[in-house]
Amino acid sequence: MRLSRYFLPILRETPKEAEIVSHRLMLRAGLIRQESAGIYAWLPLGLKVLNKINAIIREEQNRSGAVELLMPVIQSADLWRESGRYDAYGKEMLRIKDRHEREMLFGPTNEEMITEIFRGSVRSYKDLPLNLYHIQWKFRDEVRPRFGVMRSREFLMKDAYSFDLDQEGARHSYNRMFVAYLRTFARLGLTAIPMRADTGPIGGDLSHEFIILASTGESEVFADKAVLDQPIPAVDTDFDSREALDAIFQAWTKPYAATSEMHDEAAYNAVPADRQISARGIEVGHIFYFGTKYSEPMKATVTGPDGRETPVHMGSYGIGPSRLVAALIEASHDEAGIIWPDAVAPFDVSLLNLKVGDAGTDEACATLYKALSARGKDVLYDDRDERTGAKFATADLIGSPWQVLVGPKGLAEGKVELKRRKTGERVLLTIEETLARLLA
RNA sequence: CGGGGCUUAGCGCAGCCAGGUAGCGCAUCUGCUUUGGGAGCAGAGGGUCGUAAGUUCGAAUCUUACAGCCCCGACCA
Repeated sequence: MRLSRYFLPILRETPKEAEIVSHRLMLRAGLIRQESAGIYAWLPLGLKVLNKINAIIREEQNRSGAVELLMPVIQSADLWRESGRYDAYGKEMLRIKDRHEREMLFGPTNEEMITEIFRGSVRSYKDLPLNLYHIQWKFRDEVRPRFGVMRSREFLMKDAYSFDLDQEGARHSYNRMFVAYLRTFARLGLTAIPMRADTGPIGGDLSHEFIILASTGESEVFADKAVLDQPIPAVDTDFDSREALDAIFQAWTKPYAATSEMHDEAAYNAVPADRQISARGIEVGHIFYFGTKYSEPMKATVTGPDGRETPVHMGSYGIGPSRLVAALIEASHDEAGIIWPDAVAPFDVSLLNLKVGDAGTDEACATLYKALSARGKDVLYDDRDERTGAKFATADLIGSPWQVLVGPKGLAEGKVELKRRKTGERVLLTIEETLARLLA
C-alpha cells in the first residue's frame, strides 16, 4: 500500500480525553476515532490489526473443535424473558423498540440465542459435544465508558458456547477452550495468566479470567510467579484427549492465581514471598462453566443413551478482540509509538523513500516494494513528499516491526538500511540482502 | 448513579472576570528555499464561539434551560 493513497489520519498532538497510553496511541496513529461516548469507528489501520487478531482467534478456536457461525446483533426481548435475564440484566442492556412496538435489544451476550438455536436443531446426545462460536459486536451500556476501546460500550467479542451431555463432558469442553486460549494469547505475543474468577451475572461455579499484567489494568490480581513458567500447549495438542487437556489444566491452575473477587489471602500468603505477584491486570478473556442454568429454563434438552431427555451442560467463553488491540499496545510501546508483535502488525514492513523524486531511491523502493509484495509481505510504502523526520516519526508511531530506509546516502554505496522497530537496531544491507532477511 | 469539570477552526488552546461582532500554535493550501529524526520565509483558506431562549442599542463574554463530552468514586464477563 502506498501511503500517499492510504487513509492514515495521524495526530501530532494527543486529544485531551485520552488518559492511558494505548488510547493515546490508538488515536494518534489513526487506528480509531471516537463517534460517541464508548463508541468508536475503526479506521483502516486499526481494522487491519483487529482482523489479524480475529484470524488467530479463529484458527485456534477451529483447532480446538469449535465451529463458527454468526448471530445477529439485535435480539428479541422474549428470548431473554425465557431465561429470566431480561429484567435481571439491568440498565446495561440497551433496549429498543421496532416500528411495531416490539421489544428488542442490542445483544450484550448470546447465551439465550445460542440456546435457542441449539434446541431448535439438536435432539440427540450423539450430536454432542458441540461448541459454536461467533465474532460479533456487542453493546453494553456502561455507566462510565473509559480508556478508549479498553472499556467501551460497543465492542467486538468472540463468544463460544459449548454443549455437552453431562458435567464430565462439559469439563472437557471447558479445558478445550482453556488450552485454545493459552495458545491464542501466546500467538498474539502476550503473556496471559488464567486466574480463578467470579462468575458474575453469567452464573455457574467454574470460571477463569485470562489476565495480562499491566499497571493500567482495571482488575486487581494476585499470583504465584510459578504460573509464568508453564509451557504453552503445543500446536499438535490432542484436543480429543481428556487426559492430555486435563493435565495441562492442572499444571496451569496449580500455582496460585486469582482476581481480587476470588482472592484467598491465606493461600496467597503460602506462596514464597519472592514468587508473589500482586499487580493490576487487563482481562482479555473469560471462560465459564454454568451447567444447566440456561438449558433448563429454556428447555434445551437431548435424548441420552438411556432414552431419557436431559438438559445439556453448557459453558461460555469470551475473548475481546477490540480490547486486545489496546492491551497489545499497553504491553508493547515506547516513547515514539506502538511496537506491534509480528503476528498482528497492520503492516509487516514500512518502506521509507527518503527522497521521493530521486531516480535512484524511487527505483530501489519500487524494486523492494514489488519483491516483498509478491512474496506476501504487507508493505506500507511511504512515498509521500515529506521530510525524512516526518517519515521516521510516522513509521515509529504506527509500529511496523521492520522499517526499510532508502536514501541517496546509502544507495551511493549500493545499500539500504534495515531497522528493527523493537530494538532500534539498524544494519546497512544491499537490496538482495534486505529481501533475503525479510523473506526468511 | 453521586461529585467535579469542559464545550471557541481538523487537533491543542487564549479571549469571558470588567459585553463592542474572534485570535494563537500545530495541521491544510500556494510559492520560494531546504531535505538522514516531525524545516525556514512569505502568503492564503477555514469558525452560525455546543443548542435554545432571555437581558441589552449590541452577547463567545451576563442569565436560564437543555445537550454532548471528560475526570474521580460507586458499578462492571
